[in-house]
Amino acid sequence: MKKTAKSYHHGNLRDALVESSLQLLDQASPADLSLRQVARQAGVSHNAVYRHFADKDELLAAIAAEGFQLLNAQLQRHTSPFLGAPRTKLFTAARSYLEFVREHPNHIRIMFSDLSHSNQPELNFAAQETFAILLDIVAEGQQRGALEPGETRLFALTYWALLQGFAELLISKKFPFTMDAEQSVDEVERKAIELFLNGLGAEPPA
Amino acid sequence: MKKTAKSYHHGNLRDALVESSLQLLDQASPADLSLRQVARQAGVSHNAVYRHFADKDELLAAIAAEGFQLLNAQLQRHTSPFLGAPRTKLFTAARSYLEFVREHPNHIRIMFSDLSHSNQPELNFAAQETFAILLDIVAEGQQRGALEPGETRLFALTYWALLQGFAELLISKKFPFTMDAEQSVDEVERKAIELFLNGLGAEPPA
DNA sequence: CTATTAATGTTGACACCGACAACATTTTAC
DNA sequence: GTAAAATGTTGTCGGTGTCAACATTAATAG
Repeated sequence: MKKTAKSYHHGNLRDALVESSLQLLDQASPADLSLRQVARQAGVSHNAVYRHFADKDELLAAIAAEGFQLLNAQLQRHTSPFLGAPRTKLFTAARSYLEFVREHPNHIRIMFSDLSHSNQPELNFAAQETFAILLDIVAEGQQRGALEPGETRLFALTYWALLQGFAELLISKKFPFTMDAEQSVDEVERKAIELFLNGLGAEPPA
Repeated sequence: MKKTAKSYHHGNLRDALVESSLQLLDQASPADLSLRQVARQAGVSHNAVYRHFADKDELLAAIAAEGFQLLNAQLQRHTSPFLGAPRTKLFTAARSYLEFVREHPNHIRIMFSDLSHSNQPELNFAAQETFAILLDIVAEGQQRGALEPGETRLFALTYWALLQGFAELLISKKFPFTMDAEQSVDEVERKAIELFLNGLGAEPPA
Protein backbone atom coordinates (compact mmCIF):
# COMPACT_ATOMS: atom_id res chain seq x y z
CA MET A 1 0.00 0.00 0.00
CA LYS A 2 1.23 3.41 -0.90
CA LYS A 3 1.51 6.28 1.51
CA THR A 4 2.44 8.81 -1.08
CA ALA A 5 -0.42 10.90 -2.40
CA LYS A 6 -4.20 11.14 -2.39
CA SER A 7 -4.77 7.87 -0.63
CA TYR A 8 -8.45 7.58 0.04
CA HIS A 9 -10.25 8.68 3.14
CA HIS A 10 -9.02 12.14 3.65
CA GLY A 11 -6.44 12.15 0.92
CA ASN A 12 -3.01 12.22 2.49
CA LEU A 13 -3.95 13.42 5.89
CA ARG A 14 -0.34 13.54 6.98
CA ASP A 15 0.46 16.69 5.07
CA ALA A 16 -2.91 18.18 5.96
CA LEU A 17 -2.13 17.78 9.65
CA VAL A 18 1.19 19.55 9.25
CA GLU A 19 -0.55 22.29 7.30
CA SER A 20 -3.22 22.67 9.98
CA SER A 21 -0.49 22.89 12.58
CA LEU A 22 1.15 25.73 10.68
CA GLN A 23 -2.12 27.63 10.55
CA LEU A 24 -2.58 27.24 14.28
CA LEU A 25 1.01 28.27 14.93
CA ASP A 26 0.33 31.58 13.23
CA GLN A 27 -1.76 32.53 16.22
CA ALA A 28 -0.79 30.28 19.12
CA SER A 29 2.52 29.46 20.71
CA PRO A 30 4.01 25.96 20.51
CA ALA A 31 3.00 25.24 24.10
CA ASP A 32 -0.64 25.78 23.17
CA LEU A 33 -0.54 23.48 20.16
CA SER A 34 -2.45 20.28 20.91
CA LEU A 35 -2.95 17.15 18.89
CA ARG A 36 -6.68 17.36 19.32
CA GLN A 37 -6.78 20.95 18.14
CA VAL A 38 -4.76 20.06 15.06
CA ALA A 39 -7.09 17.17 14.35
CA ARG A 40 -10.10 19.45 14.71
CA GLN A 41 -8.55 22.02 12.38
CA ALA A 42 -8.04 19.29 9.79
CA GLY A 43 -11.68 18.24 10.18
CA VAL A 44 -10.82 14.82 11.50
CA SER A 45 -11.31 13.06 14.77
CA HIS A 46 -8.58 12.89 17.40
CA ASN A 47 -6.60 9.64 17.19
CA ALA A 48 -6.61 9.85 13.44
CA VAL A 49 -3.28 11.53 14.07
CA TYR A 50 -1.89 8.29 15.41
CA ARG A 51 -2.19 6.60 12.02
CA HIS A 52 0.47 9.00 10.74
CA PHE A 53 2.55 9.90 13.78
CA ALA A 54 3.58 7.68 16.65
CA ASP A 55 3.15 10.48 19.16
CA LYS A 56 3.10 14.25 19.50
CA ASP A 57 6.87 14.53 19.21
CA GLU A 58 6.77 12.91 15.81
CA LEU A 59 4.24 15.46 14.60
CA LEU A 60 6.42 18.25 15.98
CA ALA A 61 9.39 16.75 14.15
CA ALA A 62 7.43 16.80 10.90
CA ILE A 63 6.50 20.43 11.52
CA ALA A 64 10.15 21.22 12.16
CA ALA A 65 11.22 19.45 8.97
CA GLU A 66 8.66 21.41 6.99
CA GLY A 67 10.04 24.58 8.58
CA PHE A 68 13.58 23.87 7.47
CA GLN A 69 12.33 23.09 3.99
CA LEU A 70 10.49 26.40 3.82
CA LEU A 71 13.52 28.23 5.15
CA ASN A 72 15.81 26.52 2.66
CA ALA A 73 13.52 27.39 -0.21
CA GLN A 74 13.38 31.02 0.86
CA LEU A 75 17.15 31.25 1.28
CA GLN A 76 17.72 29.84 -2.17
CA ARG A 77 15.05 31.98 -3.75
CA HIS A 78 16.63 35.10 -2.31
CA THR A 79 20.23 34.25 -3.13
CA SER A 80 20.29 31.83 -6.01
CA PRO A 81 20.90 33.64 -9.30
CA PHE A 82 22.81 36.38 -7.64
CA LEU A 83 25.06 38.76 -9.50
CA GLY A 84 25.78 41.53 -7.02
CA ALA A 85 28.96 42.34 -5.19
CA PRO A 86 30.62 39.34 -3.50
CA ARG A 87 29.74 40.35 0.00
CA THR A 88 26.16 41.29 -0.83
CA LYS A 89 25.05 37.67 -1.01
CA LEU A 90 26.20 36.99 2.52
CA PHE A 91 24.30 40.02 3.61
CA THR A 92 21.16 39.10 1.70
CA ALA A 93 21.11 35.59 3.10
CA ALA A 94 21.31 36.97 6.61
CA ARG A 95 18.40 39.31 5.99
CA SER A 96 16.42 36.49 4.47
CA TYR A 97 17.04 34.24 7.46
CA LEU A 98 15.93 36.89 9.91
CA GLU A 99 12.93 37.74 7.79
CA PHE A 100 11.82 34.13 8.08
CA VAL A 101 12.29 34.30 11.82
CA ARG A 102 10.20 37.42 12.11
CA GLU A 103 7.39 35.99 10.03
CA HIS A 104 7.35 32.53 11.60
CA PRO A 105 8.61 32.89 15.16
CA ASN A 106 6.62 29.94 16.49
CA HIS A 107 7.77 27.76 13.66
CA ILE A 108 11.41 28.55 14.35
CA ARG A 109 10.87 27.67 18.00
CA ILE A 110 9.78 24.18 17.08
CA MET A 111 12.58 23.82 14.55
CA PHE A 112 15.11 24.42 17.30
CA SER A 113 13.49 22.27 19.94
CA ASP A 114 15.33 19.14 20.86
CA LEU A 115 13.47 16.52 18.85
CA SER A 116 16.46 14.27 18.35
CA HIS A 117 14.82 11.36 20.16
CA SER A 118 11.98 11.16 17.66
CA ASN A 119 14.00 9.79 14.80
CA GLN A 120 12.70 11.68 11.80
CA PRO A 121 15.32 11.38 9.05
CA GLU A 122 13.47 14.00 7.05
CA LEU A 123 14.18 16.53 9.77
CA ASN A 124 17.87 15.77 9.99
CA PHE A 125 18.20 15.96 6.26
CA ALA A 126 16.41 19.31 5.99
CA ALA A 127 18.49 20.84 8.77
CA GLN A 128 21.67 19.58 7.17
CA GLU A 129 20.52 21.14 3.95
CA THR A 130 20.22 24.51 5.72
CA PHE A 131 23.81 24.23 6.80
CA ALA A 132 24.82 23.18 3.29
CA ILE A 133 23.23 26.30 1.86
CA LEU A 134 25.04 28.56 4.31
CA LEU A 135 28.22 26.65 3.59
CA ASP A 136 27.86 27.28 -0.13
CA ILE A 137 27.29 30.97 0.41
CA VAL A 138 30.36 31.26 2.61
CA ALA A 139 32.45 29.24 0.17
CA GLU A 140 31.42 31.46 -2.71
CA GLY A 141 32.19 34.53 -0.62
CA GLN A 142 35.65 33.17 -0.03
CA GLN A 143 36.19 32.34 -3.69
CA ARG A 144 35.15 35.80 -4.74
CA GLY A 145 37.40 37.42 -2.18
CA ALA A 146 34.76 38.75 0.20
CA LEU A 147 36.03 36.52 3.02
CA GLU A 148 39.40 35.15 3.97
CA PRO A 149 40.03 31.65 2.57
CA GLY A 150 40.17 28.46 4.61
CA GLU A 151 38.12 27.05 7.49
CA THR A 152 34.94 27.19 5.46
CA ARG A 153 32.93 24.94 7.78
CA LEU A 154 34.01 26.94 10.79
CA PHE A 155 33.05 30.19 9.08
CA ALA A 156 29.65 28.82 8.13
CA LEU A 157 28.98 27.49 11.61
CA THR A 158 29.84 30.83 13.16
CA TYR A 159 27.70 32.58 10.59
CA TRP A 160 24.74 30.33 11.42
CA ALA A 161 25.26 30.75 15.16
CA LEU A 162 25.18 34.51 14.82
CA LEU A 163 21.99 34.42 12.79
CA GLN A 164 20.21 32.01 15.10
CA GLY A 165 21.42 34.02 18.10
CA PHE A 166 19.84 37.15 16.71
CA ALA A 167 16.74 35.10 16.09
CA GLU A 168 16.62 34.05 19.73
CA LEU A 169 17.13 37.56 21.04
CA LEU A 170 14.44 38.84 18.71
CA ILE A 171 11.89 36.16 19.52
CA SER A 172 12.38 36.20 23.26
CA LYS A 173 12.04 39.99 23.28
CA LYS A 174 15.47 40.49 24.78
CA PHE A 175 16.55 42.56 21.83
CA PRO A 176 15.01 45.98 22.57
CA PHE A 177 16.89 46.93 25.68
CA THR A 178 20.17 46.20 23.98
CA MET A 179 19.74 49.09 21.57
CA ASP A 180 19.79 52.81 21.87
CA ALA A 181 16.35 54.29 21.65
CA GLU A 182 16.84 56.02 18.34
CA GLN A 183 18.02 52.93 16.47
CA SER A 184 15.48 50.63 14.92
CA VAL A 185 15.78 46.89 15.27
CA ASP A 186 16.25 46.71 11.58
CA GLU A 187 19.16 49.10 11.57
CA VAL A 188 20.93 47.43 14.47
CA GLU A 189 20.55 44.10 12.80
CA ARG A 190 22.04 45.38 9.57
CA LYS A 191 24.99 46.98 11.25
CA ALA A 192 25.76 43.98 13.41
CA ILE A 193 25.86 41.65 10.43
CA GLU A 194 28.03 44.12 8.60
CA LEU A 195 30.35 44.27 11.56
CA PHE A 196 30.55 40.52 11.69
CA LEU A 197 31.26 40.13 7.99
CA ASN A 198 33.85 42.87 8.04
CA GLY A 199 35.54 41.01 10.85
CA LEU A 200 35.65 37.71 9.01
CA GLY A 201 36.87 39.33 5.85
CA ALA A 202 39.84 41.25 7.04
CA GLU A 203 41.71 39.28 9.63
CA PRO A 204 44.11 36.53 8.60
CA PRO A 205 42.78 33.20 9.90
CA ALA A 206 43.79 32.47 13.48
CA MET B 1 1.82 41.39 55.68
CA LYS B 2 5.30 40.45 54.68
CA LYS B 3 6.09 38.07 51.87
CA THR B 4 9.77 38.11 52.48
CA ALA B 5 11.16 35.19 54.42
CA LYS B 6 10.11 32.24 56.55
CA SER B 7 6.48 33.20 56.75
CA TYR B 8 4.66 30.40 58.50
CA HIS B 9 3.09 27.44 56.82
CA HIS B 10 5.77 26.19 54.60
CA GLY B 11 8.24 28.99 55.07
CA ASN B 12 8.57 30.94 51.86
CA LEU B 13 7.14 28.40 49.53
CA ARG B 14 7.76 30.64 46.55
CA ASP B 15 11.48 30.01 46.44
CA ALA B 16 10.96 26.36 47.29
CA LEU B 17 8.72 25.97 44.25
CA VAL B 18 11.34 27.50 42.00
CA GLU B 19 13.95 25.24 43.53
CA SER B 20 11.77 22.17 43.01
CA SER B 21 11.28 23.21 39.42
CA LEU B 22 15.03 23.37 38.90
CA GLN B 23 15.46 19.88 40.27
CA LEU B 24 12.79 18.55 37.93
CA LEU B 25 14.34 20.39 35.00
CA ASP B 26 17.56 18.49 35.54
CA GLN B 27 15.80 15.41 34.26
CA ALA B 28 12.73 16.52 32.31
CA SER B 29 12.27 18.92 29.46
CA PRO B 30 10.29 22.16 29.90
CA ALA B 31 7.31 20.66 28.07
CA ASP B 32 7.06 17.96 30.72
CA LEU B 33 7.19 20.36 33.64
CA SER B 34 3.79 20.58 35.30
CA LEU B 35 2.52 22.71 38.13
CA ARG B 36 1.22 19.67 39.94
CA GLN B 37 4.54 17.88 39.68
CA VAL B 38 6.35 20.90 41.04
CA ALA B 39 3.89 21.10 43.92
CA ARG B 40 4.38 17.41 44.68
CA GLN B 41 8.16 17.83 44.61
CA ALA B 42 7.84 20.65 47.13
CA GLY B 43 5.66 18.47 49.33
CA VAL B 44 2.64 20.67 48.99
CA SER B 45 -0.76 20.26 47.44
CA HIS B 46 -1.59 21.49 43.97
CA ASN B 47 -3.19 24.92 44.00
CA ALA B 48 -0.80 26.03 46.71
CA VAL B 49 1.15 27.30 43.73
CA TYR B 50 -1.60 29.80 42.97
CA ARG B 51 -0.95 31.68 46.23
CA HIS B 52 2.44 32.67 44.83
CA PHE B 53 1.99 32.68 41.05
CA ALA B 54 -1.04 33.80 39.08
CA ASP B 55 -0.58 31.02 36.54
CA LYS B 56 1.99 28.68 35.06
CA ASP B 57 3.59 31.40 32.97
CA GLU B 58 4.37 33.39 36.07
CA LEU B 59 6.15 30.41 37.60
CA LEU B 60 8.11 29.96 34.38
CA ALA B 61 9.04 33.63 34.47
CA ALA B 62 10.35 33.21 38.01
CA ILE B 63 12.36 30.19 36.89
CA ALA B 64 13.76 32.22 34.00
CA ALA B 65 14.66 35.10 36.30
CA GLU B 66 16.47 32.70 38.63
CA GLY B 67 18.31 31.36 35.59
CA PHE B 68 19.60 34.75 34.55
CA GLN B 69 20.67 35.44 38.11
CA LEU B 70 22.61 32.18 38.23
CA LEU B 71 24.16 32.90 34.85
CA ASN B 72 25.11 36.42 35.89
CA ALA B 73 26.71 35.16 39.08
CA GLN B 74 28.72 32.59 37.17
CA LEU B 75 29.86 35.09 34.56
CA GLN B 76 31.03 37.48 37.23
CA ARG B 77 32.67 34.76 39.27
CA HIS B 78 34.66 33.63 36.25
CA THR B 79 35.68 37.05 35.00
CA SER B 80 35.61 39.45 37.90
CA PRO B 81 39.09 39.90 39.37
CA PHE B 82 40.75 39.19 36.12
CA LEU B 83 44.32 40.04 35.38
CA GLY B 84 45.13 38.12 32.19
CA ALA B 85 45.70 39.42 28.71
CA PRO B 86 43.02 41.85 27.48
CA ARG B 87 41.42 39.45 25.07
CA THR B 88 41.43 36.52 27.48
CA LYS B 89 38.51 37.89 29.46
CA LEU B 90 36.28 37.99 26.39
CA PHE B 91 37.27 34.45 25.74
CA THR B 92 36.69 33.30 29.30
CA ALA B 93 33.25 34.86 29.45
CA ALA B 94 32.27 33.04 26.29
CA ARG B 95 33.42 29.73 27.68
CA SER B 96 31.60 30.42 30.91
CA TYR B 97 28.36 31.23 29.08
CA LEU B 98 28.52 28.03 27.08
CA GLU B 99 29.43 26.01 30.13
CA PHE B 100 26.22 27.22 31.75
CA VAL B 101 24.28 26.22 28.66
CA ARG B 102 25.75 22.75 28.67
CA GLU B 103 25.01 22.21 32.32
CA HIS B 104 21.51 23.70 32.32
CA PRO B 105 20.08 23.25 28.83
CA ASN B 106 16.48 23.07 30.00
CA HIS B 107 16.91 26.13 32.14
CA ILE B 108 18.27 28.13 29.21
CA ARG B 109 15.30 27.05 27.13
CA ILE B 110 12.90 28.59 29.61
CA MET B 111 15.03 31.71 29.94
CA PHE B 112 14.67 32.33 26.23
CA SER B 113 11.00 31.52 25.96
CA ASP B 114 8.74 34.42 25.22
CA LEU B 115 7.39 35.25 28.67
CA SER B 116 7.02 38.94 28.05
CA HIS B 117 3.27 38.86 28.64
CA SER B 118 3.67 37.68 32.22
CA ASN B 119 4.98 40.91 33.58
CA GLN B 120 7.73 39.84 35.91
CA PRO B 121 9.99 42.86 36.48
CA GLU B 122 12.51 40.60 38.20
CA LEU B 123 13.00 38.74 34.93
CA ASN B 124 13.51 41.83 32.82
CA PHE B 125 15.96 43.20 35.32
CA ALA B 126 18.01 40.01 35.46
CA ALA B 127 18.18 39.72 31.67
CA GLN B 128 19.20 43.34 31.38
CA GLU B 129 21.90 42.63 33.91
CA THR B 130 23.25 39.86 31.69
CA PHE B 131 23.57 42.32 28.86
CA ALA B 132 25.19 44.84 31.19
CA ILE B 133 27.82 42.29 32.17
CA LEU B 134 28.63 41.50 28.56
CA LEU B 135 28.68 45.20 27.84
CA ASP B 136 31.23 45.80 30.59
CA ILE B 137 33.45 43.03 29.30
CA VAL B 138 33.36 44.40 25.78
CA ALA B 139 34.01 47.93 27.00
CA GLU B 140 36.99 46.80 28.99
CA GLY B 141 38.27 44.88 26.00
CA GLN B 142 38.06 48.05 23.97
CA GLN B 143 39.78 50.14 26.61
CA ARG B 144 42.61 47.66 26.86
CA GLY B 145 43.02 47.54 23.11
CA ALA B 146 41.75 44.03 22.49
CA LEU B 147 38.86 45.34 20.39
CA GLU B 148 38.38 48.33 18.16
CA PRO B 149 36.83 51.29 19.98
CA GLY B 150 33.31 52.62 19.44
CA GLU B 151 29.90 50.99 18.99
CA THR B 152 30.17 49.24 22.31
CA ARG B 153 26.48 48.33 22.54
CA LEU B 154 26.54 46.95 19.02
CA PHE B 155 29.63 44.88 19.78
CA ALA B 156 28.09 43.49 22.93
CA LEU B 157 24.82 42.64 21.21
CA THR B 158 26.64 40.79 18.45
CA TYR B 159 28.76 39.02 21.03
CA TRP B 160 25.64 37.90 22.90
CA ALA B 161 23.92 36.81 19.71
CA LEU B 162 26.87 34.65 18.77
CA LEU B 163 26.97 33.01 22.19
CA GLN B 164 23.25 32.36 22.31
CA GLY B 165 23.34 31.08 18.75
CA PHE B 166 25.98 28.54 19.68
CA ALA B 167 23.82 27.65 22.63
CA GLU B 168 20.87 26.97 20.36
CA LEU B 169 22.84 24.85 17.95
CA LEU B 170 24.29 22.89 20.83
CA ILE B 171 21.01 22.32 22.62
CA SER B 172 19.00 21.42 19.56
CA LYS B 173 21.66 18.92 18.51
CA LYS B 174 22.26 20.64 15.20
CA PHE B 175 25.88 21.20 16.05
CA PRO B 176 27.40 17.78 15.32
CA PHE B 177 26.92 17.58 11.59
CA THR B 178 28.47 21.00 11.15
CA MET B 179 31.87 19.81 12.29
CA ASP B 180 34.47 17.55 10.83
CA ALA B 181 34.58 14.21 12.55
CA GLU B 182 37.98 14.65 14.08
CA GLN B 183 37.20 17.97 15.74
CA SER B 184 35.59 17.96 19.15
CA VAL B 185 32.70 20.28 19.91
CA ASP B 186 34.92 21.97 22.45
CA GLU B 187 37.63 22.70 19.92
CA VAL B 188 35.25 24.03 17.28
CA GLU B 189 33.64 26.27 19.83
CA ARG B 190 36.97 27.66 20.93
CA LYS B 191 38.13 28.32 17.41
CA ALA B 192 34.88 29.96 16.36
CA ILE B 193 34.95 32.38 19.26
CA GLU B 194 38.58 33.13 18.54
CA LEU B 195 37.70 33.78 14.92
CA PHE B 196 34.92 36.10 15.93
CA LEU B 197 37.03 38.06 18.38
CA ASN B 198 39.87 38.34 15.92
CA GLY B 199 37.39 39.75 13.46
CA LEU B 200 36.09 42.39 15.81
CA GLY B 201 39.53 43.35 16.90
CA ALA B 202 41.26 43.96 13.63
CA GLU B 203 38.90 45.62 11.22
CA PRO B 204 38.29 49.34 11.41
CA PRO B 205 34.63 49.98 12.33
CA ALA B 206 32.28 49.97 9.36
C1' DC C 1 -14.79 -10.24 -9.72
C1' DT C 2 -14.63 -11.42 -5.15
C1' DA C 3 -12.59 -12.36 -0.70
C1' DT C 4 -9.01 -11.43 2.35
C1' DT C 5 -6.05 -8.25 4.37
C1' DA C 6 -3.85 -4.00 5.33
C1' DA C 7 -4.44 0.81 5.92
C1' DT C 8 -6.91 4.39 7.75
C1' DG C 9 -10.47 6.68 10.71
C1' DT C 10 -13.82 6.74 14.88
C1' DT C 11 -15.58 6.11 19.62
C1' DG C 12 -14.69 5.36 24.26
C1' DA C 13 -11.86 5.32 28.19
C1' DC C 14 -8.10 6.71 31.53
C1' DA C 15 -4.80 9.40 33.99
C1' DC C 16 -2.90 13.81 34.04
C1' DC C 17 -2.98 18.79 33.63
C1' DG C 18 -4.19 24.02 34.38
C1' DA C 19 -7.44 26.67 36.47
C1' DC C 20 -11.42 28.00 39.36
C1' DA C 21 -14.39 27.93 43.63
C1' DA C 22 -15.19 26.89 48.32
C1' DC C 23 -13.39 25.88 52.56
C1' DA C 24 -9.70 25.50 56.40
C1' DT C 25 -5.85 27.22 58.95
C1' DT C 26 -2.47 30.27 60.48
C1' DT C 27 -0.37 34.67 60.82
C1' DT C 28 -0.69 39.57 61.10
C1' DA C 29 -2.78 43.94 62.55
C1' DC C 30 -5.71 46.94 65.06
C1' DG D 1 -8.40 39.33 71.43
C1' DT D 2 -10.69 39.68 67.53
C1' DA D 3 -11.07 40.87 62.62
C1' DA D 4 -8.76 40.52 58.47
C1' DA D 5 -5.34 39.01 55.45
C1' DA D 6 -2.36 35.46 53.86
C1' DT D 7 -1.56 30.86 52.91
C1' DG D 8 -2.77 25.92 52.12
C1' DT D 9 -6.30 22.04 50.96
C1' DT D 10 -10.12 19.55 48.73
C1' DG D 11 -13.22 19.23 45.02
C1' DT D 12 -14.41 20.10 40.46
C1' DC D 13 -14.30 21.16 35.41
C1' DG D 14 -12.91 21.09 30.58
C1' DG D 15 -8.94 19.90 27.90
C1' DT D 16 -4.99 16.85 26.61
C1' DG D 17 -1.97 12.65 25.19
C1' DT D 18 -2.36 7.96 24.64
C1' DC D 19 -4.20 3.26 24.58
C1' DA D 20 -7.73 -0.26 23.18
C1' DA D 21 -11.58 -1.75 20.54
C1' DC D 22 -14.28 -1.18 16.71
C1' DA D 23 -15.58 0.49 11.81
C1' DT D 24 -14.70 1.54 7.14
C1' DT D 25 -12.30 1.89 2.95
C1' DA D 26 -8.52 0.79 -0.23
C1' DA D 27 -5.16 -2.61 -2.03
C1' DT D 28 -4.23 -7.21 -3.34
C1' DA D 29 -4.49 -12.32 -4.27
C1' DG D 30 -7.12 -15.97 -6.19
